Amino acid sequence: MGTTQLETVPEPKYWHLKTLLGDALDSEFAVGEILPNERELAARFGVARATLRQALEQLELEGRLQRRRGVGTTVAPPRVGVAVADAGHGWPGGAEDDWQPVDAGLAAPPAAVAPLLGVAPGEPVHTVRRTRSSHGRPVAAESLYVPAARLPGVEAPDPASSGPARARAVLRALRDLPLEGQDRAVELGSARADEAKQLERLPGSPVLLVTTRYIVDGGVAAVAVATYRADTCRLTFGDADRVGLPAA
Amino acid sequence: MGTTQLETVPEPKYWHLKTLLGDALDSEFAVGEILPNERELAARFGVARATLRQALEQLELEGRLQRRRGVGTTVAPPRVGVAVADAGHGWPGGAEDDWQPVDAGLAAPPAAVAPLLGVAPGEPVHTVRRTRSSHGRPVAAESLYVPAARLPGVEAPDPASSGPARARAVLRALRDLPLEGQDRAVELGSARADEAKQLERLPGSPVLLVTTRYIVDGGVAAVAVATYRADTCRLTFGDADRVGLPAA
DNA sequence: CAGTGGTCTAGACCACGGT
DNA sequence: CCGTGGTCTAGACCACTGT
Repeated sequence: MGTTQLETVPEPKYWHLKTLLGDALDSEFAVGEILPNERELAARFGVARATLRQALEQLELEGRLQRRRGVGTTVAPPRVGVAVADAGHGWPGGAEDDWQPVDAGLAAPPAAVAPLLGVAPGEPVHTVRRTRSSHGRPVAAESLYVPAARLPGVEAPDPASSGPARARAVLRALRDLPLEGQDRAVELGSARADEAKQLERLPGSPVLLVTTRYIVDGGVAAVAVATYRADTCRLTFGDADRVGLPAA
Repeated sequence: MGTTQLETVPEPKYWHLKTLLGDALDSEFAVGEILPNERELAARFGVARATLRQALEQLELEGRLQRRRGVGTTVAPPRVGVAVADAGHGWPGGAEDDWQPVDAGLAAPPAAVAPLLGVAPGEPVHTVRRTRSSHGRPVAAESLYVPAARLPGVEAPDPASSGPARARAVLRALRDLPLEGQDRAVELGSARADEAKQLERLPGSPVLLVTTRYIVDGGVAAVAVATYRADTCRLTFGDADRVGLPAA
């Protein structure tokens, strides 16, 4: 006789909920549509609000939902592909570049960056901050670090000039260095308070951390740490266009 | 008179906790050491266990902690760098390859993969599963999809042969196709139940999803979807070794 | 078996966005 | 001002790991 399945593992409620909600998103909701609020959803599924929130959290992590305090929970559009490796593999700030310079300064780098640059922790480095937008929404914030010794032609930034102007001055000077190659690493992180603000997210929200090392003369001449919104971005690498394929 | 700072924004407790714990990890604990259990930590900081857990969750997300049910919370070693782009940019399964074939079959691909391959949703594709280890720990699980029509020399896998043998047969046949290029995308996801088991994690834990498209003859001949543990891995790309630098 | 982290509940109050 | 999601509490029970 047909025994029913063993049901060896009782699936957690929030996991089951996530499946139900995910299916509902596919079949009953349009992108941008606003879901019922959390209290009502929880009541409708017969669970505590905290349990429902656990399911929503996962769906948001996967880029299916977007939650905004004071507004509501909406169905997210598909993730946007953002090209990480520049076509020309050149210095940042080139012509075809959707980054926006914000400002620049001269200060000691974060403790995690100094060893990558091979400088003493207290040594001053130029720090350029930029942001990147896609479809009108901010997707990334970046800090670029260049030891002052690498850019002898650039003086300490003039506080009188505007932030973007200071940033552009450093990027311009960079372009004179002979870039030999670059090197990237991607890992998961969580947004610091300042980054979160730029990305229009809450502190601690998941981000993809892209660390780029720029190689000059066999050494690391600059390091960029870019913080991409993990919920809305898919980072793309490689040469699809070279063979005439649309981006993945 | 010196007014104290305005304290405009009351920092959430779990955020402050995370900072305290993070500092303690740096100064008072060694890698692998077991922390006090959650109930005691919560009591020690004077917060509810749920609040403490929120802080631990973030530290785990950042790869600083590792929690195992029935065991405890330990201080995690630094993330391991895993090279994602092969040196030769060749087909998978080459000589210098730390992937382990698991098994292979012939079935319809997942709904998300069929459009990437440009095949009808029901069309059978070879599916090769592999896992990757680093320092004796599993770091990734991968499914490689190749439309049956691309590999006319390969018959339906023989159920009598071992799983790894079936997988190697497909990988061997792949090597005869002239690979033109490849293309990658990285995004955040959460582990499905089967992947979680292979990665020794719980379902839903955060993973880095790497989608590779293999280009042959101007079209996509194969697609690989690899799932890397986000807590323990840093994905590396590029050519650091080409210029004689150690990996980031 | 005892002890760990994982799930779940039913409340409360807060910070923020729009009206 | 109201309604939203974000934070927090104080409990309870469950699933897993080791001994």
